[in-house]
Amino acid sequence: MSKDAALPQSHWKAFASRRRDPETKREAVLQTAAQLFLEKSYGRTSLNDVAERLNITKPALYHYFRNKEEILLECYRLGTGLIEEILNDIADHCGTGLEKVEAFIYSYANVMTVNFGRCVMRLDQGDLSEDALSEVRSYKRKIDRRLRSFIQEGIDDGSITPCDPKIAAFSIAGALNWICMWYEADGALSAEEIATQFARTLTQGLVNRKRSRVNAKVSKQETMA
Amino acid sequence: MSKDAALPQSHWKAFASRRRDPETKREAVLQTAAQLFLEKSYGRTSLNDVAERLNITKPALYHYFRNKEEILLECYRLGTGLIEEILNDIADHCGTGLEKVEAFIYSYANVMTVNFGRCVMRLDQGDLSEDALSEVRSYKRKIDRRLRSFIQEGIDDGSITPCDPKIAAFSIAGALNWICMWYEADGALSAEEIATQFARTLTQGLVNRKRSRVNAKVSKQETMA
DNA sequence: GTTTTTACTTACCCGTGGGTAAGATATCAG
DNA sequence: CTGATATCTTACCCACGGGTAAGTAAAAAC
Repeated sequence: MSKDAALPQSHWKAFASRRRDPETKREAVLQTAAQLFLEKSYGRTSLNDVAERLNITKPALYHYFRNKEEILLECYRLGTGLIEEILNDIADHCGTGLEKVEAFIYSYANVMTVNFGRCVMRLDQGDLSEDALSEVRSYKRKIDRRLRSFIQEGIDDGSITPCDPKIAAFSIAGALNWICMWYEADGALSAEEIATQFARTLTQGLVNRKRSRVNAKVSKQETMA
Repeated sequence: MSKDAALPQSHWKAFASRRRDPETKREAVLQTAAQLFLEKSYGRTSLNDVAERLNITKPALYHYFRNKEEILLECYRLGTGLIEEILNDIADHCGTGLEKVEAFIYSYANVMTVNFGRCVMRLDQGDLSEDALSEVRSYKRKIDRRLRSFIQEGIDDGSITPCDPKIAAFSIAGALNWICMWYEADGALSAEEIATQFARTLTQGLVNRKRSRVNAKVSKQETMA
């Protein structure tokens, strides 16, 4: 009850009354659908499942969505909307390329702990129709381009070590996108912890600089094979 | 024809003759199934699809597998087998923790460009039965434990900067696992390139150390917000 | 050649789930 | 209070796909 906003829960109340309030009911459908898609995947979630959790019947859903795919697409849209927001915020607050990348990692990690955000990267694009797919693809392309441009900026301004921005972006995006595969709201790691630690690990790397000379000696002679 | 071994292709020849050769035919089924699972996902791949690509009919598949899930599980087994091999290789060749992690990244990235390897991380575990799921989970747990232990070793021997091995492992594993989502055999990036660059990026980070002092000044005062 | 065994096909069953038709009931405007 | 409209239900259709039954034909054994 107290953490109602944070926990995935109980949107069936929206349908308790038959009062006319399409917006909140539509939202309730999306929330529970997103939840179920993340729990069981889109393919294994039937519209009956969604309806059941809302205490209504399947055909009622068709008052708010044309078909199952529209529900899915809407989840993608809401999720990509969240990401777009953070991208714009970061582009505004100017700083070095490295700082932008760091800010990106932090914010994006947080989005990957929100249902709609998780949907974007966790659900299977292959379930979308051709048109919807190209729409989603364009959103994702935009994200990728932005991240690469931040990295390129960093290389140009000297804050980031010279490297292939494409591969660096794949590496960072991969680490971040994978969060939506293992994160659980009631798990040991909070969204905050994940975000800060990822920002640190991905930018700084693993190498211990303080003892780098000492280890250099040892490591050279024992490199495997 | 020349790159036949590397390209995903044409296992229907195994069924061209009715000669009795169960092993190679079974293998052919698995290869084409894995291919289709990666192209269309397990759920959207029907046994008819698999059979069609092999120029046989659906019931013929039941001579080699009890049901659809057994095909899926076998893909997982072959994939995890590949990973297990590299883990053992690395544990043998002793070196610093950092070197082991680096070797892990390199080898694991390569596995993520092989069909069976990709299946392990790309396919949806939710399609597995309870028993199969727990089997696959135990494989994955083992991989995760090994990676964390390599990181811990590195922290202990001073080659890796002190950090939470759990988060560092999530970060590295995420970047690597995500490869199987975007890699394509005929793409611009070769498996070799990906593996070497990832090993570098993930261990060294993005920060440009050579100019770190200069940038430190600039960055402090311009950090966003 | 004859028999036995394996490999495969055609024809079918049936559960599941997306989607629709048509009707019932509550809400709201006047 | 009454009609109009939005909301939701019961009952249904049908395509798809996993899985099976039963029979045919090729290959191996002797």
